[in-house]
Amino acid sequence: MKTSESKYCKCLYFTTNALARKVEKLALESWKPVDLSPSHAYLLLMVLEEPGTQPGCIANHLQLSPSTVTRLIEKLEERKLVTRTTEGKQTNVYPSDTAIALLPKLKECSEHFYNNYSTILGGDECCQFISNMSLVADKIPV
Amino acid sequence: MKTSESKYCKCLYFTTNALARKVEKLALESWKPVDLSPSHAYLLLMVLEEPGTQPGCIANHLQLSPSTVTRLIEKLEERKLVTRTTEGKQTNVYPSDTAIALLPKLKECSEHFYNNYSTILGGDECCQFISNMSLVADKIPV
DNA sequence: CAAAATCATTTGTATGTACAAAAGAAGCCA
DNA sequence: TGGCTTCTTTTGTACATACAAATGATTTTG
Repeated sequence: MKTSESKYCKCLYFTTNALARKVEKLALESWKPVDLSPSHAYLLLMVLEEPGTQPGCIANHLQLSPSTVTRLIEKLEERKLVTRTTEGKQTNVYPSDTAIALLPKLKECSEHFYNNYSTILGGDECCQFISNMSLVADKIPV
Repeated sequence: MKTSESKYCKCLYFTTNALARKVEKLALESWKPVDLSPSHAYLLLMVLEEPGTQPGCIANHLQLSPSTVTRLIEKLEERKLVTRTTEGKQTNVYPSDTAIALLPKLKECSEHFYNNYSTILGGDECCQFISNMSLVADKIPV
């Protein structure tokens, strides 16, 4: 059934979630080549761009709760893609050499995802739609 | 941090998820008076509107996987809000008397949610936005 | 300076969700 | 009619996420 045909297609809750699940699947597909979930992949990309970033900063940018970020990092650590060093209050997350070597592939996946949804949804329209979503998200109080 | 200020605010994956999480919280708040998560609440509403609906039909309308629907129903059954009867291949889900008595409260919550986000996001604009999301969701292949 | 407040991170635990496989049941067809 | 396919639902299992509480470290303050 199409989203627009559901009994609940006019409800914000239902529609945002339905969309998010579909986008999740699309993203999952794109990141399969590196065997990472989209969240893990974005986190890793962030660490690669800013080696030494702190979990708190990651949580802010990814808009995930700190505990979720810890869990994501744990998994990346298990897979030897990042390392953590704790000094006093602060923790720094660094990419491993394996991760650095993986960077080109990661970027490929990221581009594949971008191209994929741009094709499906239409490039310009899609940009507009995304920034619209950001604005809506910002209006909702924490 | 605002969604529109994040490093990833231009990414479809990130933005839809960030929005979905915020909407989830908003909805959670609205459904607290009946102590149900939004998913459970919508499922229950659907069963109340169409007593005897089948899990498959619910999954279609809520756009959730059949297994998720089973799990949601299980929980509602534990709380004595629905009953299941299986005959041959098909299962029917019925609301309990408790659930029927709860209907007015459920509708109140639903309206509270609707009014809440309409106020926050602006009524007309919001409708437009939601139907836009439905259309985008429909473009993404299953 | 010691006690209290604050801050960053991690753990314990719970929840919603999905996939893949299993389990039943009905229908088809050779 | 007996096996094969198909359909609906449920289980087993796994994952991403969050909240609340715990931990550990720094800063403030009386």
